[in-house]
Amino acid sequence: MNKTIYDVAREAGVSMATVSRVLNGTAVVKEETKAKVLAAIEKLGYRPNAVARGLASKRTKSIGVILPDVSDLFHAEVLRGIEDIATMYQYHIILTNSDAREQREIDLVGTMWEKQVDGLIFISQDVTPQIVKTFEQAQLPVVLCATEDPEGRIPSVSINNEAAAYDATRHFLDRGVTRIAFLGGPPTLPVSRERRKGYEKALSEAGLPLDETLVLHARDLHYEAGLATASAFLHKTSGADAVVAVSDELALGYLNALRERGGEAPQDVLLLGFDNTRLATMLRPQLTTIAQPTYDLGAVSMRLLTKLLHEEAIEQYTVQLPHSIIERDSTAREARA
Amino acid sequence: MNKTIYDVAREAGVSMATVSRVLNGTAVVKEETKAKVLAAIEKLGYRPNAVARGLASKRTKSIGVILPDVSDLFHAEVLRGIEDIATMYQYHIILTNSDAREQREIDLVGTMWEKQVDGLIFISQDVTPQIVKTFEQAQLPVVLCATEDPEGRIPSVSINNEAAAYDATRHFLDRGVTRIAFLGGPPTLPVSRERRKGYEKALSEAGLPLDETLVLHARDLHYEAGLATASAFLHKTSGADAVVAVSDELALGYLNALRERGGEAPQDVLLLGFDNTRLATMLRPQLTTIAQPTYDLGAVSMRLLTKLLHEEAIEQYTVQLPHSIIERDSTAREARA
DNA sequence: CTGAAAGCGCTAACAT
DNA sequence: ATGTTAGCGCTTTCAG
Repeated sequence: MNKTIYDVAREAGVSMATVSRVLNGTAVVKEETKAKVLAAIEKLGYRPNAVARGLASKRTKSIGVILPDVSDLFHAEVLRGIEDIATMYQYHIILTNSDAREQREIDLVGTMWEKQVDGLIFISQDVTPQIVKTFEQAQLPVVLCATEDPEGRIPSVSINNEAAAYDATRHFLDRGVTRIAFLGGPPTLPVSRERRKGYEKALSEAGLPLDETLVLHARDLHYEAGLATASAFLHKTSGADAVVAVSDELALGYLNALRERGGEAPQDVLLLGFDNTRLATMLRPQLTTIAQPTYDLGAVSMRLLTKLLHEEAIEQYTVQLPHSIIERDSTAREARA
Repeated sequence: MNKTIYDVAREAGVSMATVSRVLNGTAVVKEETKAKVLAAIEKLGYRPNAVARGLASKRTKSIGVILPDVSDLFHAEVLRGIEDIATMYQYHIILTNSDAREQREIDLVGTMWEKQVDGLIFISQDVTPQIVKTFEQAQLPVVLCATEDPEGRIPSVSINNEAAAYDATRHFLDRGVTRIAFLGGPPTLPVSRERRKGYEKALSEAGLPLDETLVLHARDLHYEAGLATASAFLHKTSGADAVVAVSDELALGYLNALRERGGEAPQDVLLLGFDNTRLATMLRPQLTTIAQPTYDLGAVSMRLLTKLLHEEAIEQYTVQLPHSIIERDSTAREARA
């Protein structure tokens, strides 16, 4: 059998309540008795049982994280940000993958509740009304990470996707490049839709017509999808001088499809990605990209959640982190013919 | 206040024990009363409190995962394997990053104990005696993943690193390539050491002397380290016809360093990596690599842990998964001058 | 400043 | 087949 708080109390010659007090610092304890307790704890090698503690206090010091897929580089990096701040505030992470399936996401909120997590960080490509409803029923503090609630009722930390794509497109326009292709994800996906909106806005502001033949949609944001889509439809965009891809992986897929036909960037087309994943610097040419503060997205989400949990004052329930454009070789114009 | 098992019992007109029974299937319950209970649960929207359950049953259905860094592609993929199997067996994952620091690893085992996890999956570059001792004191079922206990006392799932590097080296030797460089990680790191052993063994079997000038050590297994080391010492290995790098990222680092001097693979050197990360197919040239069954490493570890937890029969406490060599363009000899 | 006692919500004997 | 009754190990009033 394992040591309990009773054993410590007996060993120290005090009551269990006192032990609890020195453990939690919930009340002042005389230095002398505190020392006795600490000694007893040390001697017995006692460690408090967090489960019992959770039951009695109704706070488990654990928070749930629901995300589509940890093995996705972007999510893994966000998660690292979450975890670091969680550790800092003494919270533990209970992690689950949703595979971006709505029903599973909803079910997971339920099992997270069963686990009595103190709060939830939710990462999804699409925060549907169903899901929002689930959050409200669950009565759990939730922070959306890298997404927003369209209705704005759930606290969130994200970037302004429309503005980011706008900036990306403007980057080319400002340099006199006007035939700009867009490689997006599924048209229904909010991120993809917002970015397309930014792309279109920049074009129309510049007085350019939207040329549908320059718009491609991959089935998701991964490399394989980018390669497949670009391979199949490269001819559509053959007139393009530049490509805005909504993820670094998609950009690379486009590039490799181009290479299959003997093309190269930036010589044949200027190429810009999204996310500034490690990939961007590992490639040759290095990839110009819109940097999302990936790690910070997670870190700030977790920080916001701690504020929610500790009822600290909160200025902003919906925070948008700044993005930036990082210029690298894939858009180096000097290299162009 | 939230619904408890009492509320359900009252609503259904039975005792709480009966509710518990239909919830857990721990005893036969008459169909009729079972239906009443289920109806009551449904009506009240009752969900069992996993914390209370954990305290009473002394099993939390959660397992701890300690790994160096989730944002590392390899670990993230292993983790996904763990998580999938965990979900299948209804376990939850409590995740923590150790940053490969021994003291932190040891501390984390302690906090995992506090959380009353049913078991632990431990991923580390170096399973020191200190850590093994910690496991034994903690009395926790542990499975080492992607590493082994040198003493063989802790169950583990890994690959045979020495054999893998041996095969990689032989791959070149069998094709008449004899000047083979080795790009390893820190010499003290077990993985790196074992792989070097395999490299040396293949050479000596072939009657070739070990040429120290062909051996490079990066400070870790990441791209940046590979680039830095290769940039600084490329001249040392300039006579090499082939390079065995102990990770895909390291291989890419070498390649990009080579490119800085106008070189390219496979034209100037045949290049082989390790791990078969997604990177390998995303690059051009695509990278020949030793495939570790990354996902399976996690999945099999978790499966082994469930066997430990459920006291199922176990044939093998120390399993080695098969590796394989995947030939791609980076070692295509036809392309060589 | 410290102790006694009542739960937290559930499982698991032990009865019936 | 179902009910009764102790706890699980801790936090948290409430007294003193």
